Amino acid sequence: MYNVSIMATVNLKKLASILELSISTVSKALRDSYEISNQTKERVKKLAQELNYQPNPYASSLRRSKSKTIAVVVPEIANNFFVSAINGIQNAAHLKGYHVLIYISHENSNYEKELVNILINGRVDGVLISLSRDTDDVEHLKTIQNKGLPIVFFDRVSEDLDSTTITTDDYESAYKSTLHLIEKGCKKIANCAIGNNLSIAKKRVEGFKDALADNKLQLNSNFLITCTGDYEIDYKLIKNLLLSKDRPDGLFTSIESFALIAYEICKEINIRIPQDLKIITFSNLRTANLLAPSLTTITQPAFEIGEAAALQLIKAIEKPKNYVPENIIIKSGLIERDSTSVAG
Amino acid sequence: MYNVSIMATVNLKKLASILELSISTVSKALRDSYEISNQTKERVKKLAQELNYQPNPYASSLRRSKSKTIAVVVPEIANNFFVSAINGIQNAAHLKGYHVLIYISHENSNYEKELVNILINGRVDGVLISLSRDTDDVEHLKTIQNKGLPIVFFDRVSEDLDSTTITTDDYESAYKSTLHLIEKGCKKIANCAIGNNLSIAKKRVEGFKDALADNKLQLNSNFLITCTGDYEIDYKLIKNLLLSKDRPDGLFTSIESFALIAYEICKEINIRIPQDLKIITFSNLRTANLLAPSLTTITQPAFEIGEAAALQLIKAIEKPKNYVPENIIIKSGLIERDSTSVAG
DNA sequence: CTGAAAGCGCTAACAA
DNA sequence: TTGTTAGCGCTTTCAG
Repeated sequence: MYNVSIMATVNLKKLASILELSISTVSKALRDSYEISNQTKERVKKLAQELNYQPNPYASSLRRSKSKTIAVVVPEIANNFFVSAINGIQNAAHLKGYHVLIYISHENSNYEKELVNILINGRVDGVLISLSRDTDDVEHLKTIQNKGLPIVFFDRVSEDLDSTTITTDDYESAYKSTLHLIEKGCKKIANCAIGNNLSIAKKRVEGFKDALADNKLQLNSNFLITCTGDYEIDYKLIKNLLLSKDRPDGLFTSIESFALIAYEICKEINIRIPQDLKIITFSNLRTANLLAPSLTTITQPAFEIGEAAALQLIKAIEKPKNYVPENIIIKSGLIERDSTSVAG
Repeated sequence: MYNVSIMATVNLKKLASILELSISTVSKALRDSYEISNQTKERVKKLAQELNYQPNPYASSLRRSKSKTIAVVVPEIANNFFVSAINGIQNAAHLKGYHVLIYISHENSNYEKELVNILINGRVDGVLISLSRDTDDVEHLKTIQNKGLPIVFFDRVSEDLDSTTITTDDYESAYKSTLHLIEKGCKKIANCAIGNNLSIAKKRVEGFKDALADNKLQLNSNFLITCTGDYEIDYKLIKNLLLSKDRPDGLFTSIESFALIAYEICKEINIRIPQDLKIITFSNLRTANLLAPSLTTITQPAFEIGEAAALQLIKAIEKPKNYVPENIIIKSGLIERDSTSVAG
């Protein structure tokens, strides 16, 4: 017990002077170097424990050019997918002794670029990123790579870079979702997409279109809308869609929040789900089964995606020579609920 | 443009040698020191920009014993309150030029203690924490303070420490919630509490009890249950409660997830909400109004709480002399929806 | 097996 | 106004 208001920091120097050893011997003893006798190791470790010695991470980072820290950049956080992914990332990172810095790009690619600049100075050993909606060029990401920093993409990936990506089976899931609506009797199916630049946006739209085409259904061009992520704007876009004369009878949305907005609007203007409109969405909503009506979802393995992304990144950090970028796909599952039921 | 696969790091030394200045002059010029001529400042800044110089944060941290980084420790992340709070924290931190490390204690106080040890070695300049459910002693938190590290509590606070706390009006909100149920005609009101140690848990239970007493309602001791945070266990506890002969007609829960479990159980065993059971809960659920039935909530200003906590912490970091700990309360609002409606 | 010494990149007191 | 120097705490090479 120490009776001081602020405890002095205990560092190698202090341990060394108490033990009457040199700093380097203490350092080596703590890292279990073969050069040090067992007896000395024990003495050193005992005292370190007693004084609760914690090495200064910045001194060590500076010296070894390794920070044991990774950055996670997500476009938003009010989205259950990203929250679960962060959970998975955090889990894997902790397991491997890494620290996790969080950054939110707020779907703004300029901000994303700014963030990236903050990361290339050694603060982190690698970057996990899910791109913002409006990102279309990848120069800033190349900058990271050029600094020798590994980067792993998850969900919203870039295909213009040679690096690891972790995604779900976007094309197939979109295809399946659309097919699901068709099988439930929908003829006029609309799609709320994420944006035009992202590869997942493109894949999900392609899957949607192909499912329509394969089933000889016409695509009404007004039924393919691109949402923005801004509540007010998306609300208007979707309301517009649902108020149109030739209203859709099925809706597939690429993001949870679009489906929720659709729910709100349906409630307001008395469109019955699923009788008048069937809805399916990509979503990791915990309350999907408690909504009125319960919501049919394509659910991504968010935790697993985050975990896999972090593990890949750490592998790339620790074994840069042997590391070969991979494109990993972890499948989503369709969970059928009442929003697409046929009875009504 | 550089045609190398890995760009050499540009540091002060490099800038200095190119400009034929000393390292310290370059350093001062970049930090806009009054000692340096404008002409030199311009030259230096121009080159720094061109070469995209980013100072090494660890060298600077090591030297100044400041990392411009704060830690956030939350008990869980699958909870909209904490997600929104993190959003607020992130926002304030970015505004002030701070980085945010995230740690999840998973409601485990041993893990929490472990985390705390990681934080006292200079990695962060301060700690934001919301305690895990089972934390009952605060020795590990004192360790942080003894190192001279400021700590700010939010939501799940400790009252045994002299430090800033940001909470909502827990007692009043619990009182109001209970009163709300009473006014809607409930006679047999149950309560799912968070735990026994946390001060917010105690306050919420007190508010509940006082509201009952003030309205001459008996408290059935079986109706005061303490949930664990573990889904399986909580499910059984709540199911038990709702299956009991003398079933409650009102339920007040301190955490969103308890109310959602209750919803699931009601659906399963055909208890009608609100006819048979009225439910109100603390919650920041985005879908509260879309549930069947829509859920009456006490909604905490989560973003603001996070923001305020971060700003307080940064103030404590930057002006330690003048900083006086405060106990800040930001009020919650009761949003009445169908789960407590009287018509039925 | 242990120790001396250099240096990671930066800051700041002091000198010039 | 600019430069020299010491040193933050740690790791690592090399010498003893």
